[in-house]
Amino acid sequence: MTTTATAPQATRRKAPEPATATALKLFVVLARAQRAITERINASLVEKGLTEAEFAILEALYHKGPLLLGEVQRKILVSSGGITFLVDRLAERGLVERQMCPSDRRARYAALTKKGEALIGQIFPAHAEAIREAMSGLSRAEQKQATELLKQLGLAAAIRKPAAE
Amino acid sequence: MTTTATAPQATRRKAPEPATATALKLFVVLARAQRAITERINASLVEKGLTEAEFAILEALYHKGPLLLGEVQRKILVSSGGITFLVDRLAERGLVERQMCPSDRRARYAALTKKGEALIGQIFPAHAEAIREAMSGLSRAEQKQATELLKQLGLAAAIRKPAAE
DNA sequence: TGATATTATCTCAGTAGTAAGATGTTCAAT
DNA sequence: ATTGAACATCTTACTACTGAGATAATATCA
Repeated sequence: MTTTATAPQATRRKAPEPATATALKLFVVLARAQRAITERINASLVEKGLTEAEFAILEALYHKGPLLLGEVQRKILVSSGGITFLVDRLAERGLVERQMCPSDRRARYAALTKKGEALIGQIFPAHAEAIREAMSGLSRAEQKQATELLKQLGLAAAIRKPAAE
Repeated sequence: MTTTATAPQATRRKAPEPATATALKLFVVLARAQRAITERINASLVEKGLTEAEFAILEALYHKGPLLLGEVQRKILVSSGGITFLVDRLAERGLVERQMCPSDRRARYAALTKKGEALIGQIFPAHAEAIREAMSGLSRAEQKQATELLKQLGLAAAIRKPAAE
């Protein structure tokens, strides 16, 4: 923590160091951009009667085939209670079913039913198109640039920060 | 784990167009980066007993002075019921108080109490520092570049999409 | 072989909000 | 003044989860 002892100005709140100001600005625009994007995307999901997490499960199973609940959980980043709850809800609607795992009796697969497969197969293209549209504020080259930067940012941030108490 | 390492199903989904694939990738890394960042930041807020929204209110009042509830609401992007609830909760803890608006009897100001001012004044610097650290996966120049791209992306996405369909 | 730790899922109480509509206030045009 | 639209906030019912702990199965190792 580099608290460089600059003379405290009693005027307005102490202005942060430039490096911190840059980071704060990025923090704000990152949050706003993500919110603006997901608000658009989720609006189209709500019309289909799916939450973001439900859609994410269907999509994961659609593209990867049956997955263990734990695998889905890690992929869509919900709690263990959450994945049970979500799969229950999708199962009640007949979109997903649990299957035994032959090699581990604790574990269960989640798999799309015919009905679930039909549903996600129908709405995924529109979802992808909505994302393409939502991102159209940037050219493709800019999108790739942003992707690289965000990948780097996200990976670094995901690493447990140095054990500085 | 060995689920027949061979082709799971021949149902390889139709690959999306390149432009859509680019947008999808950006969508994923944007969500992941934002999540990794806010998870770090929020962890430090939880230690202080504040949610993200509560902190955002305190910060807004700290930097702008008393604000009408509606102004705070629009600034931190919660529902009208949400802002009432949040200000109630902060008021119960003695961090914020409501004040009459002399020119409009419908409206109320939210203002920091001494206690609230002391709290936010104490934790804001650490918060800013946590953000600086969370962003340190990018150089300052890269952060500025990312900020520009995200600003452009966010602004475009926030505009109501053309009323086509 | 057990003893112990780990893992996978499930249960259930709790939480941080949202959505829709109610209430009281202001404003503009009669 | 009077009506009605627009507003600012509040109330209530609900929701989509989270977190902690329970249960059962598997892995590790003395």
